[in-house]
Amino acid sequence: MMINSISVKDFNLQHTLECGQFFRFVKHNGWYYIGHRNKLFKVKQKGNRLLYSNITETFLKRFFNLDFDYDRIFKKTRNKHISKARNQFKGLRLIKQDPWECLISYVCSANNNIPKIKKMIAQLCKEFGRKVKLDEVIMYSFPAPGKLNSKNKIKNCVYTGVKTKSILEINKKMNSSRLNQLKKQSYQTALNKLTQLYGVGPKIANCVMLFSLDFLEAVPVDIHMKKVLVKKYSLVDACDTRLTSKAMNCFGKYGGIFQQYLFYQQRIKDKD
DNA sequence: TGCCAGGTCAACT
DNA sequence: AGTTGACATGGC
Repeated sequence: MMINSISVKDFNLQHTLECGQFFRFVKHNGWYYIGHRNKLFKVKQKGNRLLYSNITETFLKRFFNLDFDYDRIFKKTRNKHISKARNQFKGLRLIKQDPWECLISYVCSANNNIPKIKKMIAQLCKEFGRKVKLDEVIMYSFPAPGKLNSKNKIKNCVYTGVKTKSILEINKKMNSSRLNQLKKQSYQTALNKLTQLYGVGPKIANCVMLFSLDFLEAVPVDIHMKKVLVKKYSLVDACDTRLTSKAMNCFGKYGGIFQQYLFYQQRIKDKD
């Protein structure tokens, strides 16, 4: 298989993949093998070169958001916590995920840790997707909208009845084109439509909007971000929706990007 | 053993 | 409108 490469700047592959935004990848022989929709490709970073195989350069640039100017965004904020997190994880970029895959993935994320989220998604792909192979690595394509229609099989993958119900309902009511239409709506409209889905609250909706629908102002507030908001910004609220609004007011137009740096920093801190 | 994880919903007051 | 408990599992 042919290996290609491009020059990258302000990009760190490890931070980008391991910061907790994205779940379908494995490390093998120094490469990251990445599954997305029906694709399986591999990438590896050597300094300012990004090596890749089994995808086009166009796809790679779009997926890793490589043409987006992060310096410009971070220059606008004088917040010391954000600047510090940026220095610590320079090169972390938000991945442009497929909206359908992102929505189902984050429904799995509720009240779970990241290794288990990865496992549940991998099980859904194995049960409902098609086998794809690259080198010695075998993965499975992400089940297309409409395919997630067997209650028992879903439950074997995600364990809980609540998540099974949620995935069944989303599979029936939602699809890629409806999700893509939300990109044109206002933040509030898109949020309302997503949170109408069973199992999708403000946190998951903000993840889907930030990671797949281009709402860079969306700030998902989970357990880690709550700690950050209290300790560093003195923001507290018993109501998640109000706390999210406060955080978004505080962080501004690109708040979701800043959030990802702060989230990763806090998550690493909690581990040790 | 007990607590927690990229939360959400239903059932209370 | 605000608060509380259930949810299934694995890792520490």
